Amino acid sequence: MKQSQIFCKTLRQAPKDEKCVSARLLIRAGFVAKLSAGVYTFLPFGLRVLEKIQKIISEEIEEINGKRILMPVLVPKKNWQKTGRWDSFKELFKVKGKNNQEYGLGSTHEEVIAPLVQQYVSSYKDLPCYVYQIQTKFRDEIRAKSGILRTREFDMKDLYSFHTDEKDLDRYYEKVKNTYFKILKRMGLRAQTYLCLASGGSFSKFSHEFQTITPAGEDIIYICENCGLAINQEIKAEYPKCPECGKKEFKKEKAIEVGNIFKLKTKYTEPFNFQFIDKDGSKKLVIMGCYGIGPSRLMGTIVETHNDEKGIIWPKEIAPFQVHLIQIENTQKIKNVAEKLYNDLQKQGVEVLYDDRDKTAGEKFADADLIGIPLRIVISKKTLETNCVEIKNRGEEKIQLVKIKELSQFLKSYV
RNA sequence: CGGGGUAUAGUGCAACGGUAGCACGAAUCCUUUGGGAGGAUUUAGUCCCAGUUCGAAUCUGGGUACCCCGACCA
Repeated sequence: MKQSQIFCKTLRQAPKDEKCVSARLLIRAGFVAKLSAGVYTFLPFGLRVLEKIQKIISEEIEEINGKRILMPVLVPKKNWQKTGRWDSFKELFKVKGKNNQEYGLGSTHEEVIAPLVQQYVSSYKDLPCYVYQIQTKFRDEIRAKSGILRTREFDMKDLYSFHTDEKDLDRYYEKVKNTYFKILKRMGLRAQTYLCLASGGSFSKFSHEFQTITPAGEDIIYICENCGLAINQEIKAEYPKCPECGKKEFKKEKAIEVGNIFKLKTKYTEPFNFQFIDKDGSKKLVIMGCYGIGPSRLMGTIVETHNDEKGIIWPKEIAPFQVHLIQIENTQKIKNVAEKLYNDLQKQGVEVLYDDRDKTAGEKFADADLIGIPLRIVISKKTLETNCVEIKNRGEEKIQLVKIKELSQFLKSYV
């Protein structure tokens, strides 16, 4: 992508009403734009990152046999009434159609998935079954905050599993737990993310959250200094000792919930009377689990944990581009070489952002640091004297010169 | 929903009740180009509605939006 052709621009200063580090950087660098509190547009860079996050999640969920679908946003009132959430779910956005038909905007999709899967599952032979979607969710948050970390409209991957018995649910639950950590690892968040015990709401004793440590977090968690299991403050009173290893030493941290997993059991299959016929011919309620992870919130969390005073430092796998190619001293000769290199790299399948703008070097470097692409390649009069380009990793000071001829080989070992 | 704060040009900041100004951005031209360049010319604004006043960005009342803290968060 040529930088001169992108319609959005970087800002030298962040809007003064954004206090949150990730929001300030994402807005300044042109990844997102605010429409209103808790409602954001994803700009070209931001969308690329979001799609990379979605892709990683999709790949890993497909690995554990999830099948992707797309459910509607408009969910009829009667579905919510069946589970009691039309009245009890305070964040539900309610809308009314022309024929006075009422809907809740999808904020979570148990009310859609349970009756949907019910249509196709009738026997133990149809189970287990794993279905997921990546969809925009709507929640009428009392208070949206912290840029894209807590919004009224956000991106969410929700996976639902259906089982004949709790043992099978437990088995899959553990699998998803591991998969979530794989996903977080690929996004550069594994080291600062803890599995955290949290309340399970009304349907099970507890659930697990995936909590990433950051000062921007809204939750307080207590991390066992011995085994690393975390406990959410909301239930800490119940656990003077670590339920995993029995030790009593905890450290208190602020964290943000990037994912969670629930054993729903029959909470949502019962209202729909979603039963299956077991081997012995008896009818039983289907056992259900649900597993959420939020791509847009992950994006904010990654920025929150990967930045310096100059800007964002994207982890490789989710950076909007792999390479930021910058030409400085905009002579025709340099432009020609840079343009050719840009085309060659793209032919090799390298994702390149090419700064072909007529700007001074300082401004281009400042923008590159702000945008945070992992690898910066500079072409200038100086580097061309030895037929080289200059290579630098974002977040490191070290600079090295590589012959243009050898660049593609160099990148193979890098990208 | 309770508490606090803010609202002036695209962004960041000024302006005693008396001609709304500065920097960055954007536009044109020239000179520049290795860490946010220089000159010349231009562009664009007082959140909304009332009130007080000869006169309101400024004072008063109401509204709205945004930010922060708390409560809330399947």
